[in-house]
Order: sequence, then structure tokens, then C-alpha cells
Amino acid sequence: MKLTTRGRYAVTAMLDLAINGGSRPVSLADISGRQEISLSYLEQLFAKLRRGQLVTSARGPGGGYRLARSGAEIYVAEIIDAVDESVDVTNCQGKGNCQQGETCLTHHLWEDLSGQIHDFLSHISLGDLMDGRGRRPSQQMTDGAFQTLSIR
Amino acid sequence: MKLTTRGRYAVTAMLDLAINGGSRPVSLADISGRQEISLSYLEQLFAKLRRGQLVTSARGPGGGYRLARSGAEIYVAEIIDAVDESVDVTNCQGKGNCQQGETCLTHHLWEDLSGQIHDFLSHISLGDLMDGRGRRPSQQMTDGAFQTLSIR
DNA sequence: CTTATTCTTGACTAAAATAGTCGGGAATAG
DNA sequence: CTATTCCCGACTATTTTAGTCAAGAATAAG
Repeated sequence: MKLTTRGRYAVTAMLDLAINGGSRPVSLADISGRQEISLSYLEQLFAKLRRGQLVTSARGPGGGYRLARSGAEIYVAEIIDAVDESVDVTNCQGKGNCQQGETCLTHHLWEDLSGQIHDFLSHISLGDLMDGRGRRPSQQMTDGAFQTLSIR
Repeated sequence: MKLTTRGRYAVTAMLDLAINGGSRPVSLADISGRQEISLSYLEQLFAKLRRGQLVTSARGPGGGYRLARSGAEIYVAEIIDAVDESVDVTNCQGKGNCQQGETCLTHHLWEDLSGQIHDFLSHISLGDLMDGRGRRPSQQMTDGAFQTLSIR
């Protein structure tokens, strides 16, 4: 998982959609105007969001995008995953050159770490953000979640 | 806060230092060999880590770098901050064009969100990683930490 | 003192990712 | 029909990341 400005753009746009989208779809031109993101760039992002089943689209006048589910059921992690896709798994894959198992060691470590952050963001929904809380109390990060975060 | 491969490089290198550095300093050439990171690139990273007071250096034969503190007192967030520095605060700063307070709204939202992740990584030390646990049980993320995560 | 080692610094380059542009389409409401 | 809006691919510019290179300063060891 990466945390970059693109993910921020996507979360921003989706939140705009959650706030401004009632029964009617919201056009990208509207989001572009409100959030000051280039229209063409939004088109690229929403192509990915649609592929990721996070939004549905309607063409023609009065058309635009809607959330595919309620905001309470769309999590920040999903949005970021949809637009940031591939976490590159650079080093020491097929190559057997991991001396003392160390190159792979730190690689796994980092994967676990980013997995924890992913879990964390998986508990924050658009609805939570609109309601003014980061996360539902019922979905709490437990110490158990950290068992896997270790050197292998 | 950004989470990129550069941060991963830095955490990897620091963990290598924590593991392989006893009483003697560890040379960048050694880390470069073990972790397969270009020496010159490591030099750039360690210049930042040194400015960030995370390592100390010793020149000459037998020289190298040491952790500035014990691994138990160096946190992942510090390492990433030291090498990834500036979080760009792009939109709607001095410009008063935040319609309905919304552009700033999502901006703050994202800042808060990355703040939470920062806090999270502030509780994981190199020592914790070496011991095979992500975080000390005593330093637990509480629900209270999420009070600030809201739309403003 | 000399030498090899290692950090220190700055400028430069290459490659990749990010952000944005452009032009042509296809669907559809009015 | 026509204007609106999504859709799609190719293209470009900018920034970031990763890596290179060269010169220099400190210092341990012979």
C-alpha cells in the first residue's frame, strides 16, 4: 500500500460524491469545479474506481457517478487500493541471493507493516468521515492484529 | 506523511544497522552489500538520517554509522519523516476559493488521516521489530486518538 | 607520514511515477 | 437532433525517485 497524493485525490473525490450525491448522479465537471482537480485526471481516476466497483455511472445529460454502495460501506482502504493498485515487490523474489535470509526479512517486514496500515484504513468508511469520526468504535484495532508483524 | 519505497529503504537500512551494529560502527558498503541498495543512494539517505539525529557517524577505516539511540528508542515514524520530509500542502492555502469550506474540508481530513498513521508508526520501534512484535502492548492506539479525525 | 578506508558534499543523469492534455468516440435525456 | 456526459487511448510535461560521478575531509593503522 502506498499513500500518495493520488490516493488523496481519490478519497477527496469520493467524499465529495458522498456529500453531494443524493438521488441524482454527480458529474465529474462538478467535482472538478469544487475540488479543483483536472477533469481529465478525474476521468482516469473514476475509470479505476468504476473497475473497482466503488461507483456506478450514468451517461447523458444529468448523468454522472453515484456511490455503488452506501458511504457507510465504502472504506478508505478500498478507494486507495483502487487507484494506487500495484504494490511493487521489488527485491529478492526469484533470486536466491538473500544472504542469511535478511533481504527477504526486511521485505516481509515492510509488507506486514503496510498490511497493518491497510487494516487500519479498512475500518474507516466514507460515512465515518462524514459523521466526524475516523472509525466506528465497534471496529477496533486489537493487539492481536499485530501478531503477524514480525521478522521472518 | 508519505509511504513510499524510499521510506522502506530507510527502515530496511536502519534495521540492518540495529541488527548488525554491536559496539562497532557499520559501514554503508556493508549495508549496501547485504540489502542490495546502491551505495551512493545510501549515502544520500544517511545524510538525512544523520541530520535527523537518528545515527552518528565515524570516519576512517573501521568507521561507519551507529544508531544514535538504542533501537528501542527509535521509531519507524521518525525514520520515514527523516527521509521523506515535506508533506506537500497543495490546495487552497492562501487562496480564499474554498467554496462552502469544502476544499479545505477534505484537505484537513487527509491531514488528520495521515496524522493517525503517523501516530501509529510512532509506536513501533526498531527494537519492537527485532523482537518480533509490531508494537509494545503498553503503547496502544486508543479511540481517543480518533477524536480529531473529522470534517472541519 | 603515508595510505587505505570511510564518511561528506554537490552536481549531474536516468528512469519511473504523477499529473495533466487532447481528440475522438458512444450513450442518452430532452 | 443536439447538448451533455461518460468512455477510452494516446500523448506530453512535470516531479520524484533512484542512481552515478567526482572531489574532498577525517582518521585508523602500518
